[in-house]
Amino acid sequence: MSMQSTGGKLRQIRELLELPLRRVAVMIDVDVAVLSKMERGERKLTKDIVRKLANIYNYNENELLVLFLSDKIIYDLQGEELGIVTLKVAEDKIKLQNSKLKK
Amino acid sequence: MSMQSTGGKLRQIRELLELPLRRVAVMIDVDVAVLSKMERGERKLTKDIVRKLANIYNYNENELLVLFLSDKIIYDLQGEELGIVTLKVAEDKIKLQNSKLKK
DNA sequence: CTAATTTTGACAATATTAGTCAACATCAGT
DNA sequence: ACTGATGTTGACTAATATTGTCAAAATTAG
Repeated sequence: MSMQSTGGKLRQIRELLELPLRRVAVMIDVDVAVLSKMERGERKLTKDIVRKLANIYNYNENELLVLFLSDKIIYDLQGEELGIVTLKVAEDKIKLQNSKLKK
Repeated sequence: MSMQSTGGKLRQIRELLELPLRRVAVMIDVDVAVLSKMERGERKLTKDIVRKLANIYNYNENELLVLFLSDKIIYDLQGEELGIVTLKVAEDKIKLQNSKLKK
């Protein structure tokens, strides 16, 4: 189970800012143990938490969200031969959706 | 909740072959009610079931799997502004993974 | 050494998903 | 309209998975 890159990135950022896990955990109202696991990919991050952390760290929110979302996708496709093709098809579907929404 | 396109496709194929839901359900050892819901996107399909159906219908398995997997991805990204960008990032990650595996 | 921080594992509480069933609805053929 | 086959719906239970909480152990910094 994963969320590797996002968790790692979040840890990296936090350490750069020299903020203790303990303190950040309090700020976002999450148990320290859980945040620790999230940073190491042992528990799943949530969109909400990624957002909050982006704000606290004053870090580009969209960049982190994209990282987070792409982790989820990788997870769905883990070890799947058809990964790349699937992404193309998904892209087409989304583009189709979007064009319909604009009407 | 979703899995729209895959379920619909499966129904379409089944109807073309004029196979009753009831019979197919027995073949793949799933309750009729559940299969009915899966075809209409009320319950989630599983990879395993998609495979089995592809075989029973003698239909291209990969095509159906890609449809199924892309539905899952769309679900993760539902209504997400960052959808397309996310897919690009996911694609890069997968390609990176693949190139590492080959070493 | 000791104080702060982080990690680990266990556990209960919740939530999500899957399986089962019976009643109901639809439809075709007669 | 009646019958039988098919498909749908909703309710309920069982099985899994996720989340929250905590305390003890491990690690790190000073």
